[in-house]
Amino acid sequence: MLLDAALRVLTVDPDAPLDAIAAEAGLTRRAVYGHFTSRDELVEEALAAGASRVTATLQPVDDSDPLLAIATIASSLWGQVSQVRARAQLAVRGPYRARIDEILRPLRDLLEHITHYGIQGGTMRSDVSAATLARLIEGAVLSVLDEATRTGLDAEEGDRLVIIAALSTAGLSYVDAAAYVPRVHAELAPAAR
Amino acid sequence: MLLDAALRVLTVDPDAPLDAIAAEAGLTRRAVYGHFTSRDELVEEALAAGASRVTATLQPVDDSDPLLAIATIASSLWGQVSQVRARAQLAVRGPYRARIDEILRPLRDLLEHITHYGIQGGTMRSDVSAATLARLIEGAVLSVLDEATRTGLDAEEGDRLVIIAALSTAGLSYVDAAAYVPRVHAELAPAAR
DNA sequence: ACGAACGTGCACAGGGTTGTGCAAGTTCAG
DNA sequence: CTGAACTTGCACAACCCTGTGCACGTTCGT
Repeated sequence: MLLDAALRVLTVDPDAPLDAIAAEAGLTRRAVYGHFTSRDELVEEALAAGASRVTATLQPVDDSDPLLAIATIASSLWGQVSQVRARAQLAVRGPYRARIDEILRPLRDLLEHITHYGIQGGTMRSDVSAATLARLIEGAVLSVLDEATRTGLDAEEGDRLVIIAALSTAGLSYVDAAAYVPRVHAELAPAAR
Repeated sequence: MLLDAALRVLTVDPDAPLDAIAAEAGLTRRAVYGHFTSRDELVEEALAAGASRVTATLQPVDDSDPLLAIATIASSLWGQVSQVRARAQLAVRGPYRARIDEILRPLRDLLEHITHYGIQGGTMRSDVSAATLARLIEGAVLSVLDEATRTGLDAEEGDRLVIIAALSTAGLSYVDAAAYVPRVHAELAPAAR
């Protein structure tokens, strides 16, 4: 699909020429204009499509255990590497910054909501505001996704690293963070029953 | 200076037109070609200059305490935000990736060397290789630098967050990581005697 | 077999950027 | 004052990318 191809290419080169995107989709540049009126429109829709896919994955999170919730979100993101990374890449570029921040907002809201509870509960670090912690976790997760895709980790290991990165940033030691890995899987598995 | 102006502008927009860089330096685009034969050359030299400045700062690190060494490096990086971030930004762009990786190598080598000792000593997480841990720490630090410069944190707070991010990624809990903040300052202060 | 939908190939204008040439102005040391 | 170094302003060719037009295939369902 064209939108998928766009995300795939934009992840590597945020402002790849339309030729490259079209080629990735097995089309000609000219053919793309049969579906989208402009390059910008294509990019916007690709981002929007990816975003809704990601947020859909993030819906079923249990707020009662903030740390488990964070770990679950992180794990979910791992399953959406391409979308998330494409977004992060584009966020670097000037023109899209505003648009991207808006797209990432659902994720961030979720994190902020959760960290708010967590900080009050005293389970995680309390030296920064919920908003800041949310951003730090987001950054940590993204950089792990980056590293993972660059070196081609296998799925299980990437998942594990992402979870640990999120919980480490939240203030847990490695040992405590690692303990959440199986718990996340236990949490996610029953969803398929 | 032109090189500084270049880094300053490139941090915001990795492929800003030469006009913008020249203007930042108080010059005309035409005047730049009196000092550099091409835009690429200017960028390369700006990166090289920034890199040597950064690595120079990182020299006096004590290997005996790996965690303290990591914290010290992280703290030093905080003092070089613009150079480091400009490099991270450009790393996203295709053409420069190879060049950038080369420039960041000194930093990474230092981290790998240290993390290698640390992992053997059992003080920090041992679930990943030294090389991977080095990259993870690098990523965590960069994302904090990003967040810090974006929201305009004051120097002290930024320094603190960077140190904690590095040590958290290394496997320490927030409480343990925070304990290193004053130690780093004690380590760096005598250097000015 | 027919038409509609979709894709290709080519050509073209327009905008932005780079690198260069050249004439003229400013600054500053000797 | 004079010359060298540096800068400006303008003009220009070359390049890349976008968006559009048009003629021509190819592949369907009907």
